[in-house]
Amino acid sequence: MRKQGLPPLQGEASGEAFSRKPITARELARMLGVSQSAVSRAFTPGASIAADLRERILKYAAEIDYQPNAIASMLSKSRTNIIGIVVSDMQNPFYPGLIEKLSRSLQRIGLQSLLFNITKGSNLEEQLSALRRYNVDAVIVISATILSGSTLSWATEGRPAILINRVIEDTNLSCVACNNIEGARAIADHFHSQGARRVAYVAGLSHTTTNRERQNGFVTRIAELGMTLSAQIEGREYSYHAGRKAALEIAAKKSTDAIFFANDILAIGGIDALREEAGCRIPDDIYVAGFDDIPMADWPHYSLTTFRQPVDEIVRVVVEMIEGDTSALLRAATTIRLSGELIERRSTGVVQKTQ
Amino acid sequence: MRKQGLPPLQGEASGEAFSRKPITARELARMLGVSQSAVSRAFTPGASIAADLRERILKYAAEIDYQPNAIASMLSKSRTNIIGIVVSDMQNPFYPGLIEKLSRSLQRIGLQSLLFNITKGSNLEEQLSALRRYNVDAVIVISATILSGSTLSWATEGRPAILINRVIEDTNLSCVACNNIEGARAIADHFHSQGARRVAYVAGLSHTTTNRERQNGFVTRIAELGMTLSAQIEGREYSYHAGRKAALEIAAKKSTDAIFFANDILAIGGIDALREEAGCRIPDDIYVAGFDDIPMADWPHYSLTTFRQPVDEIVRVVVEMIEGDTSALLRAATTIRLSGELIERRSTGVVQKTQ
DNA sequence: GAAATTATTGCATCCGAATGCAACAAGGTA
DNA sequence: TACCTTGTTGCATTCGGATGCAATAATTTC
Repeated sequence: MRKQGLPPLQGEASGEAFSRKPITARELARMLGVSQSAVSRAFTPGASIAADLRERILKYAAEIDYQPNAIASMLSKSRTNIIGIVVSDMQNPFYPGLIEKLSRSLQRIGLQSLLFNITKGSNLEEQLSALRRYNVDAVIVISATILSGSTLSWATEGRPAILINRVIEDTNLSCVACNNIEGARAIADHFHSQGARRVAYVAGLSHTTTNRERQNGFVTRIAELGMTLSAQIEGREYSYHAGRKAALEIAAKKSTDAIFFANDILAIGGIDALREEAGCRIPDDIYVAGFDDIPMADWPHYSLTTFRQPVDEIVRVVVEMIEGDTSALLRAATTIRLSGELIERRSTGVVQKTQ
Repeated sequence: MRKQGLPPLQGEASGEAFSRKPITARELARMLGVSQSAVSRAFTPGASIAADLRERILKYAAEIDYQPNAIASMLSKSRTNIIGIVVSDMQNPFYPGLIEKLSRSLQRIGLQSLLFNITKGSNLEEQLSALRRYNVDAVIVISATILSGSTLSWATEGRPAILINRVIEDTNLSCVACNNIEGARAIADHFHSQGARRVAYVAGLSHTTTNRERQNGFVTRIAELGMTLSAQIEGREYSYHAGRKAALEIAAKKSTDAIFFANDILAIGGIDALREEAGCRIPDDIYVAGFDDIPMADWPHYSLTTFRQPVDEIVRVVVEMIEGDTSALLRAATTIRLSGELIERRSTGVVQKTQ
């Protein structure tokens, strides 16, 4: 084996500092007098290669700053290590936290997140066509809204898809969701035990499964408890301003003891409107509860009673599904329900213990 | 030219509905009796191909649902159409809006966003090594914190990088930032014209350029106006709770008329703490101002005077830089400063006109 | 010590599209 | 009619690694 000195490292001082092409496995191999296959194997855990050869290659690779080209690897392995994340509403503070945790967990196991931020209005298929062309290994859909099941099936065709907080039975889409019915019932029970009897529901986007479940769960439990549903607002969106508007409609009728908003950001808008415009005191005049437990729910001005979504667990389950046998996901879509937790705060008259 | 009937479309009912491999350009070409090059050219705008041939190919491609494999295309063109977006803090409500707009604008011109959500603590180079292997066409860094210039240069080596709201002179990194000094001075002027004389500054992360500029701009202008800097809190992070803590320290000294927080989320924490724990009325006892103009700043409970960052313009400029000659960016890093706008609200005693 | 096994390594090919180059056709000019 | 453009098309190769297969070396078995 002929020994050969290391070629000079590519220095910053070597003239053209820009756009210098990265080294390839072949070049590295030639420099070391081994085959390109060896280099490839050195970087492939479990590949058939002698320990000392691997070490020699890795060591030299580190020196000259060689890294395998991920694109080439994708092409030959037909695996991208990229997960498509479909989002439509980052304004709701619940989502950034979820997305952050999700992408970090994925990164930890070597997967990157390709963001698809879809917009209502314009052509969805066009927006999602990239999702197909990029050969992502799996798709995670965080958008509760906008996308129809069929559009989703089309966009994710051939690769595993997991919907978060959105359940679509009857397709090849897996779902991981909070137990909305449990949560809504917990809110109803809580209202009842706090003495409320005439309660109202403010919907988010009416046609979303999340909304339907929370609504049904709540309304059903209300009836079981013998409480009156004094109002029910059809929602147009999950937003602060929608919450304000809905709250005012309910306040105008003066027949409600407690309002359950489909999520926290609605509830917070509601609280503001009730206080500023309707002159209500909370919780003295009316109770308010939300759903999600976003950071603002804990702000003292709101101190919002809410049903906390198990974000960490949702992330964990989703990542496990992806990490595991994704092809199994394709064959048999799974739906998983996770339990949340009622967080009682001052907006429903619960006295907080000082920290 | 032998005419041949269309082969049957891949039906959902064709047996194995799962993981059926997508059609390739070669197959499509063979079906139509043309060369693979022709197919490639049909999908390449401006390529040398007769209009009718292109049309025939595109039409048939649409029928059998063929789409060029993006991975293969990346490999041969050495262009990925992927932009790496480096983020470290999605909890600050300013960022989700920015990220959303950014990724949508990029999508509109055919670029996808690969998210790199970096975490303090753990090994940054490891977290960013994927950024290099994935051959992204450009990198946008939205993290004001954490990353050192040298780490960034390393991670983005060989490809254009644009930092948002973070200026690093002296490197090959481009920057697009809000004119923080202008903003901080505007706040100082505003405090002055509202009658404040003893003012305080609450820092975010002390070592970030954003913080330094706001701090210097503010302190300098304060001096010019003959006002007193009654307190200056060194910040550890840009967060609601950091804002609370800082506000209480300042309130304890009872010598301050107005506080300028390095950003809105700090200011909002500050307002809450001042009201709840320090018993201050705002704006009666003390003025508060922030920076960014996040959605919560407009919530009535806070009605926070702030300096609005020109988010849309920032996004526009960044996307233009990327859309334009990126190689130019590599050769000559650019720094662009954009003007913001003072938004006067009740937290500094400005009476809002009712909407 | 010979035969059988097992561990390494390299060769050749493939993944799917892009593209330089040559071949060829259509239209124009003299 | 002969020659020259201009426009199309296909062929062959390339992008950078991954991997089946065969060749070779190392180790074990009897």
